[in-house]
Amino acid sequence: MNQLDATFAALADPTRRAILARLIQGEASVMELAEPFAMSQPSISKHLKVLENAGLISRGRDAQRRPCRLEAKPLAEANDWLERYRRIWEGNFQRLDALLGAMKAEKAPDSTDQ
Amino acid sequence: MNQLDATFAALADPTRRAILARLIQGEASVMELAEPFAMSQPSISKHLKVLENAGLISRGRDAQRRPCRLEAKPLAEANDWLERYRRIWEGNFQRLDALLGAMKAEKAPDSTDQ
DNA sequence: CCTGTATATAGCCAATCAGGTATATACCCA
DNA sequence: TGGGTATATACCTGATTGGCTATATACAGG
Repeated sequence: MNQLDATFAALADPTRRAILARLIQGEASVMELAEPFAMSQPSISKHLKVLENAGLISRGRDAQRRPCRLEAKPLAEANDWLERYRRIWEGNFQRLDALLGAMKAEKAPDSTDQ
Repeated sequence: MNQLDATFAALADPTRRAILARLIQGEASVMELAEPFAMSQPSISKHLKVLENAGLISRGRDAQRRPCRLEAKPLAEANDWLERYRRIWEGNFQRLDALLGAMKAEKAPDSTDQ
């Protein structure tokens, strides 16, 4: 599994996204992260492991706590990937991309349905 | 499964990301999309269904072909979510963000770039 | 109508996932 | 040393995933 796979897979779960959102505010222990969720502590630990394996968090040591901290760099890579589509979702999709890439314009310039 | 879940889950697979990348160049049939992959046609159809359910592609009808076209709007939503983390991965992380909470990013006044 | 082509569906399988409970480990403090 | 707290690990389960093959459907053209 490459980095992008791991990043997007980690982000596909709302609990994990909420954990990351919480970590914007700074480090937090597992207990603190678990508190908002109706979910067992081991399940949260599992989510944290997914995030850690994806490189989205790192963990420290503070007595028996293992505080989690956000590592946002992989998100930058995901963002870069998405940026390729920006001109399309912003509606500025001109055939520029097609012209610059491998041009296969077999379709009429006006696509009918949708 | 909400929209963001579906979007990120769809993006977590490299075959599906490659399909989306191909569709930047314009519509393509299932056969055309399948061609670069060492994978059966039904498997590609399954991937397309995932993308369609996530709202990332839509399909037309052209005789027996079901051409796929990119629908990038859900990617904008994913991008918005990621943008909340930009200042962190860019190293400008100041506590200010935490205090302001996770606000929906209002576009900066310059908004020039594109 | 028959055939070929494009695509979808059904059913199978192994792997992974997301949750749970029970238990182990690690560390602090009295 | 022993108890309490924080976290991780092991194991179970049902659902989902991603691939396959075989088959069904939809359509075009002779």
